[in-house]
Amino acid sequence: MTRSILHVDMDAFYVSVELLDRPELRGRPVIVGGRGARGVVAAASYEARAYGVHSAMPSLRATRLCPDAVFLAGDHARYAEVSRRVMDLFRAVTPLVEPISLDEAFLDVTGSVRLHGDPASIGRQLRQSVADQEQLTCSVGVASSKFLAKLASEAAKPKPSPSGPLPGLGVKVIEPGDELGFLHPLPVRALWGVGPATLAKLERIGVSTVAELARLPVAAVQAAVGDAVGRHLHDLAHGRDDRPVVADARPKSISHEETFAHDLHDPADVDREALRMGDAVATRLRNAELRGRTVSVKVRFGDFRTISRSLTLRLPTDSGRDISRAARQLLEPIDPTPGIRLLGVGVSSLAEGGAEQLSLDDVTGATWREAEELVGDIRQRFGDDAIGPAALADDGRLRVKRRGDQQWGPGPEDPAGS
DNA sequence: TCTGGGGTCCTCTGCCCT
DNA sequence: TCTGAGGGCAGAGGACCC
Repeated sequence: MTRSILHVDMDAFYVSVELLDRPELRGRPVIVGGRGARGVVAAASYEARAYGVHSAMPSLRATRLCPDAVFLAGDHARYAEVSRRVMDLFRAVTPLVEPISLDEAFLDVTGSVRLHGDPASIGRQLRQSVADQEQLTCSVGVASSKFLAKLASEAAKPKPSPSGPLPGLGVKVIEPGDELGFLHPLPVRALWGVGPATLAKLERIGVSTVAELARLPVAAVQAAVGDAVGRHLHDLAHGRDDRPVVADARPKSISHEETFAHDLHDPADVDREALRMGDAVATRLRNAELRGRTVSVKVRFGDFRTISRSLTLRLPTDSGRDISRAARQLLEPIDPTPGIRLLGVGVSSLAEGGAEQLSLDDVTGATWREAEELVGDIRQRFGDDAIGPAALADDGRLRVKRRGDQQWGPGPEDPAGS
């Protein structure tokens, strides 16, 4: 049976949310992102895109391309709140909603057609409800698979132009039977999983369009890009993608990383940052009622060389003390004197929180965990900076890391970056 | 041109065990 | 007891996505 998959993608989401509060900026180039020397663009209005600005571009370059752009710092919590409401609108149509970021989701509406009409009209209804409730626009792709629905929504989007954004289709449908006709003329870069490295390998064997890839035997593609990726790309090039829409997917890892405004050279600074990030990761684990066994650290040096180290604990944990201790143990042999630009702490091998499991060295573990839970309660009531490890107090002020604190690079006013 | 943050998945390597 | 093959797992790193 042919599935009906929708991919819904909000148009310039972060910028559009900001414009709700600042209508005077409509029609002007607006960029949400990090302002500092190491910041990047998170989202750009279509007016800014007309200057060549796009997301993930270094902010300095964006400023050079579009000196008149209005830069906004962004508000992750606000976007998350709007996103929750938009996803709820989607769930009114089908329970099979798979959010893939704050501004995108897949919907399987195969079972909703009888109640809500054909997939294209479901797409139009969703656009209307999002516009009515949130005053935001989105683009919808409809196809028989996730991958094609995603390409369709891309084709439905507005396009930037020097005279202002050109409206898109809003809803683009790829009818069953038309898949290959839509797919084959596209550049191979359009396939999900082809980035700069894979593109270079494919170009080496003379492949630049999806049609050229589809004509090759799968073994030739696998020889060029590896077994798993080769098989995956070959399937996509033939329009084969049976991945289901998965509602309520659980995270597989939780991490925090941060690029500093200035490189860290002092082991004591690195140690403090590891403590801060371990504390933040643990808070998020407890909020999600998860525990993890594998603790990883990531270090990027000033020359962009990046290394990672990890270790697996005997028992899963959600304790900031355990995670920070493991992170510091992993960082201890690493010499920071060349300068550390970025530090990250993460936890994987996640499992549901469940009942308390005491480790051998933790006769005090239960009381420590109770203390950390209490800290969580206090932060909920009085704010994240109200309480935390003493080692993080700086001039009597506590600096605690939250999710989205520094989503798009260090701010210009962040002198030490720590 | 000078490269964020938060994720997932894949590959390769080394180690341990059978 | 030694050796090699093979599986499972952990660790490191690369590539990709939004």
